[in-house]
Amino acid sequence: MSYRSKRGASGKVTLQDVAKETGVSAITVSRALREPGKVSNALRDQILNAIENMGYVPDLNARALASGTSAFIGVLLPSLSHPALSAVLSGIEARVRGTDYRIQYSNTHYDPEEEVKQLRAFAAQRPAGVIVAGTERLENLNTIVKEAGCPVVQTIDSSLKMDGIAVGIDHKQAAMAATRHMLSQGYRRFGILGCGHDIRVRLRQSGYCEVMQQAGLFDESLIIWQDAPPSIHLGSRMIRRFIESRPDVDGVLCQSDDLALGVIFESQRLGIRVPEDFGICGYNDLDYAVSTEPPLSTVRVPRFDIGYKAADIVITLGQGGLIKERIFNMGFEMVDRQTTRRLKAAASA
Amino acid sequence: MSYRSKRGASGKVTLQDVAKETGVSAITVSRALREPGKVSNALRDQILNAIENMGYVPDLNARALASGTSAFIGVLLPSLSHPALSAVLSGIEARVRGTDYRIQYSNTHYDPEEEVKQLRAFAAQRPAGVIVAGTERLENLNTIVKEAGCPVVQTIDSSLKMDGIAVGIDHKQAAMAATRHMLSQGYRRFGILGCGHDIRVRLRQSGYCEVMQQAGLFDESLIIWQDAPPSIHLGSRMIRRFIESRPDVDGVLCQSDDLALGVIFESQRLGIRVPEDFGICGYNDLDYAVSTEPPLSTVRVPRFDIGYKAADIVITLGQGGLIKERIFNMGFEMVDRQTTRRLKAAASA
DNA sequence: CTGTTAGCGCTTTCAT
DNA sequence: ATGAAAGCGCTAACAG
Repeated sequence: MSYRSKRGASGKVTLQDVAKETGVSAITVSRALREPGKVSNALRDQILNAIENMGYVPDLNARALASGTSAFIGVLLPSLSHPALSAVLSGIEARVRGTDYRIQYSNTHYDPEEEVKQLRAFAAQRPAGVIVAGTERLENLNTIVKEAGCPVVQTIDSSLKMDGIAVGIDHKQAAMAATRHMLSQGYRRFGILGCGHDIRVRLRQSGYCEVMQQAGLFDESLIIWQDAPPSIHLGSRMIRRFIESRPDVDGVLCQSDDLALGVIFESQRLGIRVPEDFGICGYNDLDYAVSTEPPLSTVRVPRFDIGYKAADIVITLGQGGLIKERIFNMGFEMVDRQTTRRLKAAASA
Repeated sequence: MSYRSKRGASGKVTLQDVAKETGVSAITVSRALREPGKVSNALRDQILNAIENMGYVPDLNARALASGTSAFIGVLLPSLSHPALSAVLSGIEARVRGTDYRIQYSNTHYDPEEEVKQLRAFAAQRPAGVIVAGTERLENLNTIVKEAGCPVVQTIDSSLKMDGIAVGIDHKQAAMAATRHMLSQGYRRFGILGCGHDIRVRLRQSGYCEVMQQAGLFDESLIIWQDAPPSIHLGSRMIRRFIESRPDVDGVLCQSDDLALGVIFESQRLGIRVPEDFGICGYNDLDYAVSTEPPLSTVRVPRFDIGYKAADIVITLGQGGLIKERIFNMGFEMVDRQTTRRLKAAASA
């Protein structure tokens, strides 16, 4: 037996079709699906059965139009290739899986105008919520956030760039911890490598500066920044020029593991001994940090947890729950591996 | 002057509101937006102006419901962290940018059941098209594809696993080229490293086997495979065990650059000279392949172009265009860098 | 070029 | 526990 709707082509089965087949009204079928408790057991089984047989799939557009809300969470990303982001997304997805929510990603390409456009596009679809994952100049987005009529959560950074809720870590503190770590290992003339316009690179820089100043070791020429997306190759290029201009440096704090990996390769090429003569610290603790040669010391950012929490907030709010705080600080951890182990390396030498 | 709709909260401005404000009918506003040519200049300017002032944003759900199609392209991904995929996505986005289409990503986590569920979820939204980016066991998806009522394009692999259109490369041929390359450089007992259930790993394996057999060098114990997602760390682990069990191997063909990078690190750790004593070939030509030490020989896959083409097909079809072929083979290129340069390394030594 | 009439498929509200 | 009526915001089809 084959079911076909009258309107050929797509063979779309509607709620009506199921209703007729089951001998009930459309609304009952609708309820059987969304509020099973409100339909008698017998009827519900019968309906669910028919739905299965006929291959009925709810039209989400119609549902959204009628109910005034779509059960999806919009996720605004600055890039799809940013390796640090994928764990955040895994966290978001982990929280969403098993619920009726869906996720819709959107890529802003580090472009502030795109951010506005896409946040607006999301808002137009009345999503359950929007998660802004590590984007930048969001200053003028406040009005959109207000109009969005849904929760807006920004992540990776625990500082609030606009109205809404933030979940992330304190990047300045993290950079300070990393800087102190290198100092504790005996490095004295190490620089900080960064790139991109992300607000967080400035935060980390300021953390580094503050600690170096306190230690009386601050030197402006140790701050290296370039306007480019982070990449392994960029790390190689930046460190090469840095060392050429400042042959006396004894290490570098990288604002991302990618940069650090490039530095590792370049130091191999240059024949520089790590960690004895040169210390390298990364940022993020990506999967590969444990496999590099030597293994990379870095700052672990709880990226999965951040994503999970962000999604959790949206879902909680969507279900009528309450969120008391507006800022969630998820903490970080300095992971001491080999690239900064000058003391032990020296001791064992 | 401030415009507010009657229905407070979200402050939603509708087509009707704009129509009233401008003194025209709703449909005219609708046309001014979608088919500007069909509205007189004077009126159009006036309407567009009002739209701007009132902050009107079309309700995409209503639009989709009324028109029977959403201007979005669904993209099914097996993972969000797969580095080889991000270039494909860039290609898709590049083609889509500037058009009225939007992209919706969905992550299947290498789970065949998720593939079915999500493809179905997409179909329910009547998208302009679906791009399946490098997924796996799609055999039983044919019915869904048929019901989808929209173009379904599968990528990265030019072999057709189901009805629809495919754009990608011939992975078997690519692996054969890589194998021949290593042979030409004098490597004789090199293995092939792979992981995951993707159909393509089997294709590449078979390409490797074929060439090795022809050369009379085939040895089953040189085929290494593991059921795990690709990662740098995995490459390290796999090669370590491989070399332990077969100390005589003189190289390895990796089914991904990540694996190859892990192999590079491990050979550094083991003190193995690359490329003199051990050749390494990657697959994909990711950004970092040029920066490793030594730089990685690999097979370049035109990932950006593949994504671009896939999106182009969907859009062309969506606009009533015609696509004659069902398979688009985008070609590959063996990129000879340092990790397989045994001949020149030997010559210059 | 502009407007009128319907209706997309579903959910809301209010009855029963 | 079930149903009838109304309408979400927009566009297709047909008029004029």
